[in-house]
Amino acid sequence: MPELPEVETIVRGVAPLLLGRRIEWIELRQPRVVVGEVNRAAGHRVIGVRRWGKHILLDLRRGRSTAHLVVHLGMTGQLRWDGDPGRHTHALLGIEGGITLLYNDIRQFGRLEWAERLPARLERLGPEPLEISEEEFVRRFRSRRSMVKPLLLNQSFLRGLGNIYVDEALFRARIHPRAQSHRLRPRRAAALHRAIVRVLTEAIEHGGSSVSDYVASDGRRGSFQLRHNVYRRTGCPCPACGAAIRRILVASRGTHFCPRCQRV
DNA sequence: ATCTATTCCTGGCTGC
DNA sequence: TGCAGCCAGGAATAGA
Repeated sequence: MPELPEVETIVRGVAPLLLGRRIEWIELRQPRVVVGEVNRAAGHRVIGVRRWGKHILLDLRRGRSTAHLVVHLGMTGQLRWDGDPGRHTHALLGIEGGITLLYNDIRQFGRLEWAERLPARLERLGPEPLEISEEEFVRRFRSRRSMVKPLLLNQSFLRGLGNIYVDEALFRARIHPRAQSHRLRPRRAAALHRAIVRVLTEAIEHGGSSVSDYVASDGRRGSFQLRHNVYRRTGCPCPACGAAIRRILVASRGTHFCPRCQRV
């Protein structure tokens, strides 16, 4: 599933193809994934390609008016410029110069949204995990009273983390997913911040994790799944201590951790 | 404020 | 081989 590192990889892949180019035409095939008048993007020039948490923002300009195309890939969304459209291609964007950008999404949890201004929903999301300072993270983290895992998944606390990288970061920081945020010592909260930064940075360097349908915009798979320590490794030995990795439900999410290394 | 359950959806898997 | 049933889960939503 596309989380911060996967979306970052896609953004880096499509940015050079889109920046400065005009969207010449748009074909929308599945109304379910379309929000607002996405068709209006045709004729606009792409002046920015950004990641916002797990969202992709295409900043558009036409004359003096600006707008955005907001892409969220949900669970199985893809943004690709290679390959051919198929039964899961829900939108096609014809880009000046001949490239066609495909929006594919098997489960249709993703959305393609037209926005005149950045939606308030996005403004309300928490800070970027790779931008927030350690001090600020520790302060925010310890001021909340919540289980650690649901808090990290909460996009209004931090934007961009999902199930994979929360499990992996908690393993690296040796924190139990059911630990209470306000009961963690500042040193441990700081260690969690460093674990988050490191796991996200490494994952970006490896092109993200291809666990279900994720591929980059050129169709290439990421390789960070080969470096997962706990995610979907139930029963496998913990790389640190050898104990069997366990899977439990936390906030009705599949959660993987080492019962020996990760204490409450 | 924080929690859980439900909804959307398809493909992959299990078991008969 | 076929098929029903279940599961995965991001995020919005409802309700506790």
